[in-house]
Amino acid sequence: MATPLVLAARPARATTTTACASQNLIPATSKEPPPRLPPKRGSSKSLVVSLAAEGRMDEAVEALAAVRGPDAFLHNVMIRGFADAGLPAGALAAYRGMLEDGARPDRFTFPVVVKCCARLGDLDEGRAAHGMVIKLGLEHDVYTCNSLVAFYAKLGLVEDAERVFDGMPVWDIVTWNTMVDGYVSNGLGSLALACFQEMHDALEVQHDSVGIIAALAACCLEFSSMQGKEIHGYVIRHGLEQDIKVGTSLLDMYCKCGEVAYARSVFATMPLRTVVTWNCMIGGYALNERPDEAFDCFMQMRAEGLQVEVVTAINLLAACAQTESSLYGRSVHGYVVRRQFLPHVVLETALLEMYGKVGKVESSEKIFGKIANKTLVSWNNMIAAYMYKEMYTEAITLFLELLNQPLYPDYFTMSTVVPAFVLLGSLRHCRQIHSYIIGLGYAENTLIMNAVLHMYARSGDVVASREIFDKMVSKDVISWNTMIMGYAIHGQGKTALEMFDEMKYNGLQPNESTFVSVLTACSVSGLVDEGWMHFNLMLQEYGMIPQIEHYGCMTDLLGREGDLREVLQFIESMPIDPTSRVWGSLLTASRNQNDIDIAEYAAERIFQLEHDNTGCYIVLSSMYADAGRWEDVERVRLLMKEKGLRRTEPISLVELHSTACSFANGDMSHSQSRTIHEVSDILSRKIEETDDTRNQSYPVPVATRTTTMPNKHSVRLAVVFGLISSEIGSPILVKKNVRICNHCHHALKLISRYSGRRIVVGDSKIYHEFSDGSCCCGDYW
DNA sequence: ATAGGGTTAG
Repeated sequence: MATPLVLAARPARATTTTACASQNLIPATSKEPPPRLPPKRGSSKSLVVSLAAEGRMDEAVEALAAVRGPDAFLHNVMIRGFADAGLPAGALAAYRGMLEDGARPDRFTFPVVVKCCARLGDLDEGRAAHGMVIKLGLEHDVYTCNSLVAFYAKLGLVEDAERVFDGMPVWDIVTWNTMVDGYVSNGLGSLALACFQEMHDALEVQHDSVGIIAALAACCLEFSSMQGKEIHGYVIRHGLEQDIKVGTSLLDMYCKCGEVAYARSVFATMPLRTVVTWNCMIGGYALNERPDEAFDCFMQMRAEGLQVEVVTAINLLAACAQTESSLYGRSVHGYVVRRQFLPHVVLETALLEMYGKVGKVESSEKIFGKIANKTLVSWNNMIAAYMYKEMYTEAITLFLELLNQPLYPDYFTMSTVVPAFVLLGSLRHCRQIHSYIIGLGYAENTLIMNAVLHMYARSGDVVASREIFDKMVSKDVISWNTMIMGYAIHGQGKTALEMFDEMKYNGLQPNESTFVSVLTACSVSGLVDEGWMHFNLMLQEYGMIPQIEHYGCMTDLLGREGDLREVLQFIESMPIDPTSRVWGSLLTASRNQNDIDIAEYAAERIFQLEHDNTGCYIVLSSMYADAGRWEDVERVRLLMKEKGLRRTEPISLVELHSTACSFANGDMSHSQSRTIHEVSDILSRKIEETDDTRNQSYPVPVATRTTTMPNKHSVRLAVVFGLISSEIGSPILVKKNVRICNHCHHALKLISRYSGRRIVVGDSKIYHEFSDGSCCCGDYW
C-alpha cells in the first residue's frame, strides 16, 4: 500500500499550508496513518527541511521566505533539495540567494553547487564557485576538491582537473577514482590506466568497484583486453565479482575489445543479471557483427521475463542493420511505437540508421523529418543513408543544409560527405568544401585532410593535392598512399614511384594499400619491370602476402603489353580465387588487343561471378560491332534486355569557371548546341578525322548510327564547349562516367595539338591528360 | 547533510 500512496501524494501543485490535500487521495477504507504529519505551526525551519527533502521546491522557497536570517545549513538544504529534485539551475539560484542573504557558504555548500555546474556544463559558474572556494579557504576540503576535479574533467578541461588534484593535501579513494574516470571521459585511456596503477601504489586500501569500472572503461578505449584481463584477475582475487555493475562492466569490456567468447563466459557465470547486463550482451553481439546471436540473446532475455527498454531496442537495431532485409528492423520499429518509446532522439537516430543500412532510404527520410531535436549524429546518419544509395546530390544538399544549423560537422560528417564531392567530380565544389573545412579549423586534422587530398586527386587536380600534401603538418601512411595513388591515376607513374621512395626515406612503413597505389602507378604508366620489382618486394622485404587487389594490378600491368595467354596463365596460377575485377582486367586487355576468343572466355568467367555485369556486356558488344559481327551484337542486346540491364548512358561533365555543364551523346539540349555541334564538325575536319562507321561495308543499324558519330560523343561536345567558353590557353577539364572510346581518344590527342590546350578527361578509372598530340596513358587504359 | 560508478546511434 505504501508505494501507491507516496506516488499519489505528490500532486503537481499542492498548496502551501499542509499536506492534508493529499489525504483526499487515500482510499476511504485505508486504515494506514497519513504519510507524514503536518508540520507544527511556527517551526518554519523544519518545514523548509521537510519540503526540500520531498522535492516540493516551490513550497520550500515560500517557507524559506518566512524564516528570519536563514543560516548556512538551511541554505544548503535548499540547494541540495533543488539538486536532488533534478533542478540544477534552481540549485544555483538558491546558491546565489544564499550569497545575497549574506550567509557564508561552508564545506557542505560547494560539493553540491559544483556538481550542479558540471551537470549544466556551466564553466563560468563553476569557475566562480572555485574562486569562492579559495576565497573562503575551503581549498583543502577533500569533498569540495573532489567535486572540482570531476567538474573540470567533465567539461573536458583535464589540465584544470589535474591542477586541482595536484594542489590537494590528501587524496582519498574518491579523488583517485574521479581522476581515473576524468581521463576516461576525455578519451585518455592510457593515462587513466597509469593513474589507476599509481593509485594502487599510493593508497593503503584496495580498489573499490567504482575504480574498477572506470579502469575497465579505460581498457575499452585502449582496445586492450590484455589489461582488462589483469583487472578481471584483480576482481576475482578481491571478491568483487559479485558486484553486478563490475560484472556488467567486465562483460562490456570484453565485448568492446572484440572478445565475445570471454564476454559470453562472464555473462554465463554471473549470479545475477540486470536489464543493463542483457543490453550490454546484445549490444556486444551487434558490435561484433553477430546479429543472429544478438537476436537469440534478446529472445532469451524476453523468455526470462525482463522488460525491454529503450537501450535494448537501440542495441537490437544495430543488429537489425546488419541483416539483409528490413524485416527485423521493421518489427523493432513497430514494437517501440507500441511501447511509446518515441520520441527519443537516440532511438530515432538508430532507427534511421538501420533503415539506411538496409537500403530503405525513404523510411530514413521519414524518421529524420520527424526528429524534433536532431543531433549531429542524426544528420550524419541521414547523409550516410543517401551515400549508401549513391544519392550524392541529396547527400550534398543535406550537408549544405546542415551548415545552416547550429551544429558543427565533425570528422564523421566530412568523411561521409567528401566521397560525394569526389563522385560528383566537380572541382568547383571541391574548392568550396575545402575552404569550408579550413574554416572549421580542420586544416591540421590528418584524417580530414587525407580525404581532401583524395578529393582533389579524384576530381582531376593532382597539383592541388600535392600543395595540400606538402603543407600537411603530420602525414600518415594514408596521406602518402593517397598521394601516390593520385599520381598513379593521373598517369604520372615516375612521380608516384619517387613519392614511394621519399615515403620510405621519411621513415614511413608502407602497408598493403601502399602497394596497391604503387602497382597501379606501374600498370597505368606501363612500368612493367618496376611493377614486378615492387610486387616481389612486398613479400621479400615487408613480409606481406599479396592480396587480390595486388594481383588485379599485376593483371592490368601484364595485359598491357604481354601475351594474353601469359596473362591467363598468371591468373590461373594465382593462389587466390580471381574476382570479376581480375577477369575484367583480362577482358580489357583482350579488347585492346582485339582478341575476341580470350574476351569471350573472360566474359564467361565474369558472368559466373556476376551475371548482371553491365560493363562486361558493353565491352563484348562493342568488340562484336568492331568485328562486324552484328548477329552477336544483337544477341548481347537481347540478353541484356532479358536481364533487364540497360547500358549506362554516357555523360560528360565539363568544368567551367563558375559552373559545370553536362552532355549526353548527340546532346542538343544546350542553348548553344548549334554552335557546339558546328565547332565539333570543324575540329573533326581540321584533324582529318575519318568516320569509320560511314566507310564500313557492313550495315550499321540506324538506331546505333545516330548516336555513334564519334564527333557527337558526349566527351567531344563537352570538350568543344569547354574550348569555346574559356580563355585561350587555359586547360579543359572533363569528367566522364564511362570509359572514353578509341576514336575520341585519338581525336582528343590531335585536338590538343591543334588548339594548343591541355585537355584532361577523367573516366571512372584514370585521367587522360592530352597535350601536344599525346596522352599520358600511352594509349592504354 | 556533502564528492566518484555499469548499457545508448557513426
